[in-house]
Order: sequence, then C-alpha cells, then structure tokens
Amino acid sequence: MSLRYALLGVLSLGEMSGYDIKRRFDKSLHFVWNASDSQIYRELRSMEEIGLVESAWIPQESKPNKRLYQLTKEGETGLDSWLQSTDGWESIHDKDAFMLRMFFMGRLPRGKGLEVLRQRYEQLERSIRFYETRLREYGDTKRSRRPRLLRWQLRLLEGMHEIDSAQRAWIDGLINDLERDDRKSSPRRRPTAKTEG
Amino acid sequence: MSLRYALLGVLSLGEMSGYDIKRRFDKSLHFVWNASDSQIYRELRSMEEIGLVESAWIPQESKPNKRLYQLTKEGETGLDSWLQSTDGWESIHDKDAFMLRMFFMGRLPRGKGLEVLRQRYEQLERSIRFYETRLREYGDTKRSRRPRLLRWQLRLLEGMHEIDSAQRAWIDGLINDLERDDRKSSPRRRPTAKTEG
DNA sequence: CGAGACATGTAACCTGTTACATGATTCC
DNA sequence: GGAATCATGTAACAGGTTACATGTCTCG
Repeated sequence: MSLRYALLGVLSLGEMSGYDIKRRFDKSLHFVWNASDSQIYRELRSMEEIGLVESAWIPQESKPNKRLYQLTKEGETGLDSWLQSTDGWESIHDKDAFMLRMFFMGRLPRGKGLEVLRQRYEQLERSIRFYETRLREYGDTKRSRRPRLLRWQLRLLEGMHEIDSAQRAWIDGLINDLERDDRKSSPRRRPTAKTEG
Repeated sequence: MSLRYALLGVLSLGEMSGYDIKRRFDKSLHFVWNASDSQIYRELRSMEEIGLVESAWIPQESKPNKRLYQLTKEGETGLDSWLQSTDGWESIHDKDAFMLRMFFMGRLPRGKGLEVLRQRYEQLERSIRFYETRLREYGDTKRSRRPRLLRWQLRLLEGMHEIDSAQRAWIDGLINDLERDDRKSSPRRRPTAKTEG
C-alpha cells in the first residue's frame, strides 16, 4: 500500500507523468522506496479510478504523447493523514537478506564468512559515500521553494548516514575479530613476518 | 526467493514440521525474516517437488498428524552456496515506510511531525530492549552443540542493537531540535517558568 | 547506423497476506 | 465452557517483477 503514498508524495511536488515519477524515484527516492515503471503506471490508473488523482492526456509532437497526473483534494488529504499514521511500520526490521545470512553464517568456515563480510563492508561504503555527496549537494542549495521539505530531507540523509555508519562499524569489528582468530589458529603460516611479493 | 533459504536454514538445525518452522520463525528469526504459516506450507511443498527437502508423514494419536521435513543433499549445498552469494542484497535500503514518510514530512506542521517521531522513538526503544534481553539470554548459555552458529547469532544481535541505537540517537536529536524550535517560535506560552498542575 | 531519451502499456509470473475449514486435547 | 496448542491446508486477493511491444527524435 505504501507505493500509493509514495506516488501521492511525489505528485504533491507538482503534476507529472508516470515517466517523470519513475525518474524522480530513481533519482531522489530510491533509498527509501522504489518501483518498476509498469507498477507505477498500473497504480496511477487505479488511483485515478478511486479519485486520488486526475489525469490529462497531452498530445505532443516529436515526442510520444503523455498523461499528466495531479493530486485531487482527496489525494492531498489522504497523503497528509498517511503521514501521521503508522501504517506499514509495525515491525522495524523484517526481511533483510543480509542479516538472514548472518543468522546461519556459522555453517561456513571462517574464511568464507569473512569474504561475505568484506562484500557487505564495500556495499556500506558505497552507500555512505552516496549519502555524503547528497548531503554536500543539499548544503550547496542556497534557497528553495519548499524549505521545510528540504530540511526534513536533509535530516533524513543524515539519519541514513548515521545508520549505515553504525552498521559499517559493527561489520568492521567483526572482520577484525575474525582476522585475529585466523592468525591465532594458524600461526605457522604468517609467524610475524610481513614481506610479500 | 529468500524465504526458501530461510527454510533451508531452519531445517539445517534438524528435521521439523511446517508448524515447528513457523514457531522457530516467530521465536528466533522474526527480526530478520518472517512468513505466514500458509506461505511456509506452500513453499515447503514446492521445495520438495524440486528436491531440496524430503518429507515423511507421521501419524499421531491425540494430536493431528504431521509432516516432518528434512534437507536433502541438494538442499544443504544450495543453502551453503546461497550463504556465500549476495543474492537479494544488491541495494541495502529500499522500501522503508518510516523513512518514506520522513521524505515528505515537511508538509505537516512541526507538531505533527514531532508526534510521528516520538512514536518511532518508542518503537526503537522496544526493539532495543528486545535485543538486550536476547543478548542476556545468549550470555547465559553456557555451552551449545553448535557454538559457531551461536557466536554468529550473538554478533548479529549486537549489530542489530548498534543499528537501532544509532537510529534512536538520530531521532532523539531531531526531536530535541524540533522542540527547541517550538520554544523559539512561541515563547509567550512557556516564558521560563516550569510549574505545572 | 545504433544507442538512448521519451512515453505508455499488457501479460505472465512470483511472492506474500488474509480469511476460512477442520478437529482433538489440554488447561483454566 | 472457552481459549490455547497442535497441525495442515485451500482460495482469493494484493503487491511486485520481468519480459515484451510500440514508435519517434536526437546525438554521436
């Protein structure tokens, strides 16, 4: 059901086509929600049927025609009451394919587990770097037509940054401990030397 | 597809009925994965068809009969190669109903946003307390038949604890800033006094 | 001449939720 | 007498993904 509200949210920024919305998702929202284009088109249709949005068919030359959507009054009030509700976040965590792996990772030999952790680490690094460049971009924005919205989005980015940094720190600790164990259990191989190649 | 591997993982701990698996999910796995009973029964059937698990029908007295599942060799190797793969975690964050709200929360007046944040805070508190009691339980476990598995699960709980704590700290900062803004923008109401009731 | 942006959609499929059906035993 | 536990399943629906179809314009 949240896709519906993600669409209402995006349309609250101005009227748009399904295609525009998809681009907006990919550009600014992908870290909190995403959807395939076919799902977006389908959902917009059904939202129009129940009166949350209205559309106008715009013929265009030298480009495909398009359908511009905008919020109705019901759409706006629906969005605002959803914002204040707790629908869809009864449980904070469920379905995390990485954490699920951790639960059973003890099956594998240490080295294999280490490899998986290193991949997660890199992934977190990329994610953190993404938030940092986005925060810089926001910092450069001198003024906006929607300063309140902007401030919340800035804070959101900061939060995501903190959360991923916490996870990275945890993974880092795990990796270090496993590497230490490795050295303890097979000390013959790399006694204290450090040359290589 | 991850439900499949969650089921393989649970069955790697010993043969079980669908009902047992459901209990195990609710008890120990719910913070990384969950599933409804009907989905579990359905998936087990289809896993049996493709040879990942085998089942035996156990007639019982004074209780309903049951079907006990166990891993096949293919199931075990499938589980282990999934553990080393990165299937299903290409993107770290997508679909977070709370964070999606944050993105558009600037639409609401400050007070409304504060309310939502306070609810999130409470939710995080509950979650953190849950991890803490679980960590204490693990700490009490003197020895186990699967010490390696246990160690990873302990670390997983620590990680979840860290991650939620980071999020709580972020929310806490947000709440404080909003409350400060509130006092600034309407200072007549609570000048410097502090009595009440 | 091919790739990519623009633009909307259908069909098939997979995943997940909810409601319903059945029925004995045990515990309060 | 009623609720919880044990135990498996079907049916209908909702939500989400992937593949495919169509067609123009622009840029390199």
